[in-house]
Amino acid sequence: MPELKIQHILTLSYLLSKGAKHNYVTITTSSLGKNIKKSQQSASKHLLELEQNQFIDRIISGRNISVKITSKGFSEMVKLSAILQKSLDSFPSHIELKGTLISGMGEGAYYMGLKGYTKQFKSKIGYIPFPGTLNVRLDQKIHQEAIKQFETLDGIKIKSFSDEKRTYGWVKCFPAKLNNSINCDLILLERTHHDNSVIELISKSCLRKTAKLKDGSKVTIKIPVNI
Amino acid sequence: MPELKIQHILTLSYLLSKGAKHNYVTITTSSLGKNIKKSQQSASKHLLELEQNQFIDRIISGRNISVKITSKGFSEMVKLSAILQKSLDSFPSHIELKGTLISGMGEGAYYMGLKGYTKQFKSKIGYIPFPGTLNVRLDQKIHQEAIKQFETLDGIKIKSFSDEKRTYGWVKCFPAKLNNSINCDLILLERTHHDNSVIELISKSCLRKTAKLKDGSKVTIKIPVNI
DNA sequence: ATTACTAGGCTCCGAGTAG
DNA sequence: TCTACTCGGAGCCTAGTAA
Repeated sequence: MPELKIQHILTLSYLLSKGAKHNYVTITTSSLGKNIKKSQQSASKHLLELEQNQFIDRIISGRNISVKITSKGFSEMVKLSAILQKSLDSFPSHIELKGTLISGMGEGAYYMGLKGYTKQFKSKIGYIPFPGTLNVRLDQKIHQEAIKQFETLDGIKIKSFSDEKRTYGWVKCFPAKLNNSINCDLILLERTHHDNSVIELISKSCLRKTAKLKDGSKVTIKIPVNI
Repeated sequence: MPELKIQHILTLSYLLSKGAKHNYVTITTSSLGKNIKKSQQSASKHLLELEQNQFIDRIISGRNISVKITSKGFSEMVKLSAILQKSLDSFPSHIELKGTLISGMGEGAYYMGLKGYTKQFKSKIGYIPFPGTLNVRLDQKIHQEAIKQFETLDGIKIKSFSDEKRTYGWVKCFPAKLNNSINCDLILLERTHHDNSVIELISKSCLRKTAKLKDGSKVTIKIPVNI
């Protein structure tokens, strides 16, 4: 059975948009060529081939050529469109990171415990984080690269604030799942002290205990992405 | 600006289905080749070209190759899918016929006036047709061909019936618009006395009068098609 | 003005193969 | 195993041109 050639997609698409599903539409090969950004000669060949493979019906009367898409041609287009559509819709809507638990400096714990942050955490993510963040080192390059996406994503924004001494930067939170089971939040700091290879997680309770983790444990983090 | 090559559609589609929108996915060129029905070599080339044109990001570590679709690549796919989708959805959902009014033999009027038919007309299309059908000759081949589609379409079915003499065949009705304004019905007879070049219309009132037509008048008939 | 043939070039593919 | 190079052949495109 003759398959629909990939280079004929645009031709069929154009014919379809001209109403060639139900009616014979009259066109010239040069206008078709313009529309599919090919030469008149190519357009002519396309029509000949499409007819040969029974994707279109062609009627020639005098200098006019009229074309109608067959049900076979139409269903091929539907099939193709469905494949595309599906691949666009059905990608997993989460980002997956893998890494190794490492011990932080305790800095995270200090900052996240500040009143200026905790008040916002309570109202915006619904809990006051357990004092102490979970640091995860992303071992593979692919995960270090993946984390970069969050810079452009919005998440839940914890605003910066100041006390008499200094200003504390904003924090972005992304609800996440640790090891496919435990709810937590990935946090991105405006002023971070480490590069893309380490991420920080916060949670209501002590993650090290609830997830039974210790330094060196391998962990998986999934963060849903609202497209 | 480098355009997305048409032959790369399937590759991108496959990567997308593997989740390469948000995450770097690790693949081999031979598995990709299998999936897009090309050779390993072609798959390799595809990835190289896609990377060159910034439709994907590629990370190579050791023998593994990880791939992620860029926002540019993604939007190209969305664009393409939208074009296809639109051309599939937006075709005019009616069949248009043009022809010339001719005088019938009066046969239509006789048959359609039979009780066995009129009773069904009343209940199924809501009126008893004016006695006398309007015959239209389809002058162009494209319209003669277009009419063939109705053989496979359902329409409103008027059943066959018998009296003591003979059996009268079924009739299919398709609601139509004459000259873009007057409601009527296209009828297709099981046993017709003419070929594809002539169609018959029925209406509540006398079409010749309401549409101010005489033999030789050019008419346009539009029949909606429920896809 | 058309459509569509031929000729030639350019692209794309895959077999062979190196690393 | 893997990626990706070269290269020959097949297929696609366009310029020129006939009808």
